[in-house]
Amino acid sequence: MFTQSVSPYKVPHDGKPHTNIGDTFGIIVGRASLVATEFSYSKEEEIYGEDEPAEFVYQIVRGAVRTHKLLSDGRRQIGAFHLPGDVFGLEASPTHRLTAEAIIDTTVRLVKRSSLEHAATIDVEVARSLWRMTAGDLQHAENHMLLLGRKTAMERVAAFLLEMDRRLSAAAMMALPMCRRDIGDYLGLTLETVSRALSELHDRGTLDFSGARQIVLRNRQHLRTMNA
Amino acid sequence: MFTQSVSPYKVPHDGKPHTNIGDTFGIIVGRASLVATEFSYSKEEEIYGEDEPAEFVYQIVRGAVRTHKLLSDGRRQIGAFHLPGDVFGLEASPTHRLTAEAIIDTTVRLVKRSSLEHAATIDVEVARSLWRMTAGDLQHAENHMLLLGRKTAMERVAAFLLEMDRRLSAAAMMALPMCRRDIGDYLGLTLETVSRALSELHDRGTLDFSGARQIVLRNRQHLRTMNA
DNA sequence: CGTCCATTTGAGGTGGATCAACCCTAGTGG
DNA sequence: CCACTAGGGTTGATCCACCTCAAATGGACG
Repeated sequence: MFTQSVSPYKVPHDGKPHTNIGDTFGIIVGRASLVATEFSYSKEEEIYGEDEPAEFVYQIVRGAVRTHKLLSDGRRQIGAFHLPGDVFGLEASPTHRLTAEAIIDTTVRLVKRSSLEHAATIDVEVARSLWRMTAGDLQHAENHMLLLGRKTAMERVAAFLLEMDRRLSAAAMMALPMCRRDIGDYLGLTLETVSRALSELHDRGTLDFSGARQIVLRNRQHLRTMNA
Repeated sequence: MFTQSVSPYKVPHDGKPHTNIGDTFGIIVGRASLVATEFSYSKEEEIYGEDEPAEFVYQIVRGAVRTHKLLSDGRRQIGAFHLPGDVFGLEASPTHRLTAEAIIDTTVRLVKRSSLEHAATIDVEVARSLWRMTAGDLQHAENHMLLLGRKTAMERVAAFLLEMDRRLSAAAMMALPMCRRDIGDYLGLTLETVSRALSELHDRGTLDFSGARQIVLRNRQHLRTMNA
């Protein structure tokens, strides 16, 4: 399951902050004096499976993770993409409800779920933070239900680009870690439809490519308009 | 906004239990000695709007409620249907993220959000319950994303029937409170497609009607098979 | 008994899926 | 350093599940 070195968690030494400014997870770990451990997964490796016991809670240090559900015939719905700083695998029930996989080589820090649960019984602020993180996931899911149930292919792709722009744009350039199939399975589309929508946005001058996964947005306002 | 009598909450005197056996909300209200008030809304009345301050948390005593998000052109996605015993309107953030409306005449009991928040800072068990309720909503949303993103029309309708069978079947008969348009907006379909799927299931002997909204399931196994 | 919606049913259109080449590029090994 | 290869991405042609538009039917309620 775990592939690389096990080492006690240390505060990043280079001062580089995580992408999400309010690092609730880090605060919790600090408050409750929990032991966080680093692990690494290689590209395409499964981190945990659906319905497996939820033993750990994870935060991404570097890399990218997708979580998904499968139908028996292989149809897949990706629930979320997780990027550096994001927490995933946090469950209030004893098992994971989606499968998590590393999209690219990924390092996480993790704490035992039982430690968090214990900390939450002692410190109400920890309990509140766990609730807020789950509520944040719920908000994302509610927005995504609207996208999946009611938006057109172009609106979905526009929403995806704006989400990724917000979450991972460094220096105006977006470096997508995931392939077209992953994007399609996130948006409820086929990879061909995603590709066609991106090509059309390129033709219209809304974005530029430098390699299929390096995207520069040229007209965010146009994307926002399409986002309905 | 509120239409009928205001009365202090009382434990049901007739011993009739709510449909959900583990009444977490009731337990919380009891533990924290909160004041719950009853209110009634008439059919189609709005209970709260998207982005409004989340002042109250609600539990349905009788009736049915839908929560939805709208796109600017009127496309609607219903996130959930709420039935007697269900809690809705619980937010960790200061505002409601969907609009809630009574589908039929509905009575709720409600408590102030601020009271719950306060109770959660005193009693860790209350805090844990709030988290669990939100996590339950998240689980429903994750399952619904799979439905909206990847299931066929027939699979969606089968899933809907099984969900409603589980949640409101009294004596083998399902009395749906919502119209075909609501079902469509919940399943990401048009009302005509919902109607056609139901007609096909009737033709195949999987279910019987006695009035468009009174449904008896004749072959649950068949529905489960379609649910993929 | 009549009116008004909700629902059903029919006919035709279409957005996105499917099937099928083809292309590009990063990685590999010579 | 370059040729080769494999996997990801693009593009084209066709199909079909579901949507749209339209009309008929039915049930609830005055």
